[in-house]
Amino acid sequence: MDRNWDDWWRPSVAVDVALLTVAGESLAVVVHQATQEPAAGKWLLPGTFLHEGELLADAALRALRDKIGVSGHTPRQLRVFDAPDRDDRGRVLSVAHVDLVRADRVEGCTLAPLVGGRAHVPGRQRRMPYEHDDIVQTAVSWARQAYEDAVDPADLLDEPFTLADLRRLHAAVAGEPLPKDTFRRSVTAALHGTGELARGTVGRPAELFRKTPGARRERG
Amino acid sequence: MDRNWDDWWRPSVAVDVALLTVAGESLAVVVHQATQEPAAGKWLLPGTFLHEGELLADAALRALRDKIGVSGHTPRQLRVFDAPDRDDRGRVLSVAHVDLVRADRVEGCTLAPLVGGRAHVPGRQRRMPYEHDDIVQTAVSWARQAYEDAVDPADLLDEPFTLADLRRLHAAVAGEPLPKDTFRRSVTAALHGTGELARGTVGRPAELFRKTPGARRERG
DNA sequence: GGAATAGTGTCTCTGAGACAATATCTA
DNA sequence: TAGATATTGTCTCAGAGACACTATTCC
Repeated sequence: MDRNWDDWWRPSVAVDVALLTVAGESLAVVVHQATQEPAAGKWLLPGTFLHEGELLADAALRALRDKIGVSGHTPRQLRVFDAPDRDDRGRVLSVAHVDLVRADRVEGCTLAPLVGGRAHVPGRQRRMPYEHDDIVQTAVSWARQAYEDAVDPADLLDEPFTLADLRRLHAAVAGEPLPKDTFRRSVTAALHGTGELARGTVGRPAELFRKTPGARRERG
Repeated sequence: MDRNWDDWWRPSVAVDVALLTVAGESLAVVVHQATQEPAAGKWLLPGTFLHEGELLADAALRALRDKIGVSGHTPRQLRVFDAPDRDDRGRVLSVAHVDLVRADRVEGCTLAPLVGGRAHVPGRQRRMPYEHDDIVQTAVSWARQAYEDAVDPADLLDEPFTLADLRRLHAAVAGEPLPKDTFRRSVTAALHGTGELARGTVGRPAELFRKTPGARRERG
């Protein structure tokens, strides 16, 4: 080493989390209002600085806990945003993360519904600072890909469930209606039916299914 | 701000680059021997610490220039490796990058051919330190996906080229032979033939093609 | 002509999507 | 019974892959 280790310049490293959930018939992302400059009062994604000895994923969980009071599930890294002028306070790299949790775990949070790929925050604010709109877009793409590849990778459904339940979930994630028959055929290989039927519903009762452990969907 | 900005702990941030090229009939990755502890003498990927005011992509280009004397092309971010014990010198986050360049730009470099998804470095060394084997694997996946989605995203071929040239390239990236007829049909939509023919070859001369600007392949 | 490579026609198989028929429940 | 929803059969279409045939050059 030609210099003392401590002499080297180091950037600040933050994590920002797009916490997605299924609200009604579409995806939504949890936002909160910034308390600190330079974005005080603006709606944005929860985030925090990485602490000493902490994993990025753990920092993401801490951000969710401290900023919006939610216990996350399994945050996944998306990518690093490193524009030099992202933050007026100095050079801050942000490692963007996604997480996808059930709606009942974000009760009381402010949800920004996704309208045409952009998060629709309260009030007149159009865009979120710190490239957070880009993070949301990447997060949604990740969620859509995950639900094309697997039946319920985020465990959003309670077992057992009907195919109608599963289809509603997938349609919400995909952001578009899914054909009933094609959808059924695309997922049945990764499910196994319990003999039981749903009760208390109108019309012919649906069979209840469980996920086959380790099975994936073959195609989207 | 409840504390002085400079009081906050910051990690060191490095970039490591998997510089891929097509060597003969398969992919290879450029490696070099570490000069510094704790990995001195071991083969690994070129990397460096992020400097003040520098973009991650620029740090990746600088690593290639300084460590292996190569001008990179367009490094892309893969993901951050953040295991706390990655580096004995302290907490170092590494932002892994990929780049894919023509073989004539890495002449004189040590190439580690890819055998079964792992880089085969010289000597008896089996694994690379700092999770660099994982980076290579992610880099190869990226390259394969890129060449499934587009005709020649890294501009590895000189125009005009024959379909045989293009197929050799794709087979090398994919790591498996590709059927002649199916391959042709999968790429012709994104190409346009010049009327000209290749000259000085054995057998029926092949038509020369150019990429249609902005066109992608529809499927892999 | 013979070897070698380029380019194309065609058959099969598989999966997506559309449509509609049948099945089984509640009110 | 009517209404609602679940489940399945079947048709069509498109693309991947396999195979083989035709085309055009050099020797």
